[in-house]
Amino acid sequence: MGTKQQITERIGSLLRESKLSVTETRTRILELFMKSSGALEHSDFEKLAGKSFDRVTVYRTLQTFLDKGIIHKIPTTDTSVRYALCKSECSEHDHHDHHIHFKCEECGNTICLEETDVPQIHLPKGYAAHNVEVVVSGVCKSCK
Amino acid sequence: MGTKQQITERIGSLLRESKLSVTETRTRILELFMKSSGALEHSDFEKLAGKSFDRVTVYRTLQTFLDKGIIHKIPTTDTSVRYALCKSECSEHDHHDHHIHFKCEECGNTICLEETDVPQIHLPKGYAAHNVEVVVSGVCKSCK
DNA sequence: ATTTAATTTGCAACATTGTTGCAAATTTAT
DNA sequence: ATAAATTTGCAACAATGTTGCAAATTAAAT
Repeated sequence: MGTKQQITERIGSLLRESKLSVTETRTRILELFMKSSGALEHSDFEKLAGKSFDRVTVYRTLQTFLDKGIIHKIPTTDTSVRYALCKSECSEHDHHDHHIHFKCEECGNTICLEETDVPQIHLPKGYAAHNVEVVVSGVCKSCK
Repeated sequence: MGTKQQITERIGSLLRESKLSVTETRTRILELFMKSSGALEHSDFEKLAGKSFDRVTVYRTLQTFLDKGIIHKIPTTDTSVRYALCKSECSEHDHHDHHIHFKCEECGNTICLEETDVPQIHLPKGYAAHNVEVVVSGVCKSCK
């Protein structure tokens, strides 16, 4: 994971690559993503940071990160949306998850299973698939 | 699909089987589900009905239907949640979708593809799967 | 068919979540 | 160091979801 200094460096490059100003809020939100083991909900950001962020800024920051392909959304059956960092293969105009998501019913954590490919789905005739979202729920490694 | 009379009959039985009172609101919400080709969002109910429902009643009615296994939720990456009727194999205590969902990017409609089975997912060691949600997005039959 | 008991509904009030405009502050470019 | 561009925080608002409670409706009992 690297020292705090190194992480800050990496975040800086990431933001500059995406042609975004390097601001404190953006840096701290990306830090939270990197520190966290799983996906984050919107409400997490207002809590997780020592000093709390402005709600509006968080909304705008997450939207910006989505636009730039830095993070992706994970669908849920409740009202919340969860966000996780994208791997390097994502970019502003080519933004696909090639992995599935796992939600643990015990700890509530949602994680990206990078090693697990999205399955091929054979749709009925006449349907064209652009994207496949898979969310598995169950019990995770740590909760077993 | 049957006459309006027959539908009302069927809805009555469905409610009684689930040990729910047969009320006007419940009947009309189930009618909307039966008439509709796809999944419904919460906001649809307040619009779709000629005379509008009370918001609170809709929330409570949908929750009741979920509890009884009459409808199921479909996950989305936006804040909304969509609901669709369950087939007969669902019940109060055994409530699984054995099908996948398709969201059309053109018409915005979400439908259940009953014929298309949920794929087997091979999780990494240590993970136990209880449920698998698959939502495919793309272009549907009618919009092609 | 009435009456009673249980359930459901609608309203008010509130809590949470998400959005927009704009001035002040910060960051980047010169 | 200064100017230009971007980002932030605040206020105000809109939309969405929740809770308690009295009135209305439905189901059950006589």
